[in-house]
This record gives sequence, C-alpha cells and structure tokens, in this order.
Amino acid sequence: MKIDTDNPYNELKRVFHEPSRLAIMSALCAAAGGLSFNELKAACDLTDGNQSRHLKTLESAGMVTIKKGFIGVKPRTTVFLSDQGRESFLDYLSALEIVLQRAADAVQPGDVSLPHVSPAGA
Amino acid sequence: MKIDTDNPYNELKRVFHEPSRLAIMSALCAAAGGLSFNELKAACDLTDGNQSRHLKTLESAGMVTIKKGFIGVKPRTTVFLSDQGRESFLDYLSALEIVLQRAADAVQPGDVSLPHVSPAGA
DNA sequence: GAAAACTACTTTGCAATACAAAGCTGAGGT
DNA sequence: ACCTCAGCTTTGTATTGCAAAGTAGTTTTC
Repeated sequence: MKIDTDNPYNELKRVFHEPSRLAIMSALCAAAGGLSFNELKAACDLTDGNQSRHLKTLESAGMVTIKKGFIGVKPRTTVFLSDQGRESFLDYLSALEIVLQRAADAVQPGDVSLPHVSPAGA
Repeated sequence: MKIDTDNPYNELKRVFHEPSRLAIMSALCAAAGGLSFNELKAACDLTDGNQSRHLKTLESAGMVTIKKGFIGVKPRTTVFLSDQGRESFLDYLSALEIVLQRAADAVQPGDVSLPHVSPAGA
C-alpha cells in the first residue's frame, strides 16, 4: 500500500493507533509462535478486562487470530498475529514514521532535538 | 521529563495521540507566529467543526493559546503554541519515537524494513 | 466433603470524545 | 429588504477505552 505522504495522518488507522493495542501488536510481532493471554498481559502491562477487549477489537479487524484450548485442565488462550495484521501494521508504522519525522522537523527546523534511542532495551 | 522506556506506551498522552491534533500540533510547531483558523484548517485538512473542537481540547489542556480578534470587520482567530504545549509535545514525540523504534525492531529483528523517509516534503 | 479462594478469562456500565450536521452572527451584495 | 457567504460554535449520535463486576471450572482448606 502506498502511503499518502501529503496526509499521513489519515493513514493512522485507529485499530492500531491506541497505546494498548500498539503494545499488543509490537509484542506479537516479536513472537512468531504466538503468545498466551498471560504472557501478553505481562508484556503489555494490561488488566485482564482491557486486554480481552482489545484482543476482540483486533480479532474483529482481522489483525490477530485467537486460539482457545486447554493445557491439561487449564484453559489456554493463545494469540497470533495474522498475515494481514502484520502487513497492515507495517503500513501503520510507515505512516507513523512519516508523521514523527514531520513533527520533529517542525519542532526545530534544522535541528532535530529528539535524542535517538537505541534499540528497545526491554 | 524522563520517559519511562519500560512503558513508553503510558507516555502517549491522549491529548496529542489523535491524528487531527497531531497534525495541528505539528503545524503550530513550525509556525512561530501562530496560525489563523483557516490557515490551520488548510494545513490539517480539517472541517470547521472538528478543528474548533480539537482546538478547544488543546486549549483546555493548556497546549495552545487562542486569540480572537478582528481584521477589519472580519473575525480572526489565531492559534499559538504555548510554552507548555511545546514542551509536552516534545515529550510525546520522544515517547512516540521509542514506541516506533521498538515496533520496528519487533517486526523484523535485525532488519528494519521501514523505509527511511526524507524530511517532510510538504 | 463443603466452603472458600484462585485462575483465566468475559461482560457490563459509565464517562469521554470524535465526527458530522446544523446553527449562529455579522458583512456584503443586489 | 432579502439572500448569501465567511468564520466560526454548538448539538447530537455513535464509538469505545476503561474499571469493576461476573462467570466457570479447579484447587485448597478445614
């Protein structure tokens, strides 16, 4: 998909443009084998209720796949990134990068005052 | 303000984390002398109603200052970035950069597939 | 072996709010 | 006098983020 560089703000899809869901998507992107409900909860620091709701939102949008099963006697919900989810998320990130770049330029033209962070240390 | 790199998602303040308001803040950052209601509208591609509401939100949060006057007989609303607004926005952008970096790393560890954009071409 | 507590979620309810459409106010045109 | 237009503001609706309460099955406690 081509990003509209004139209006990258339009490309900031709401399904991703939400701190909690951004965290969920990032965590899932790094976990090829999916993550359990609790692993995800720990990674994103969410409450059960909120995570449940956000997962449902992401699932309805086709961005993640949810598999419910049992480990022994305990229920086990596992969440996977869907192919479409990964693709759409990449588009979102591209748009976000353009927006960020533009903002950084606007803040102090000729002198980007944002410190460059090193790769996520978590 | 120190950014919580463990949970940068918490630093994504809602007052900025909204495409339209992001656009407004970016536009204002680049305009030291403020922007008129209509200039801003053109820059952000917003409808009158939405812009009015977003400006009120930003003003309530103390992020912008709004000055209403007249040019000849016509009303002229001018919007300025407040000092606190600039500062808070910078914090927001820092958090956003961390989030983006982390997501990019998660998507394809060892190979950032996001194309690097050149400074805003607008 | 019944009751209480725990795990792993889901549902409900409320408050916030994004957006569009309608409204308002004064100025100019005819 | 009436219409229209510019420059905003207000209203109404539908969405939704979040916390708290609820559900179902399991294990522990006494």
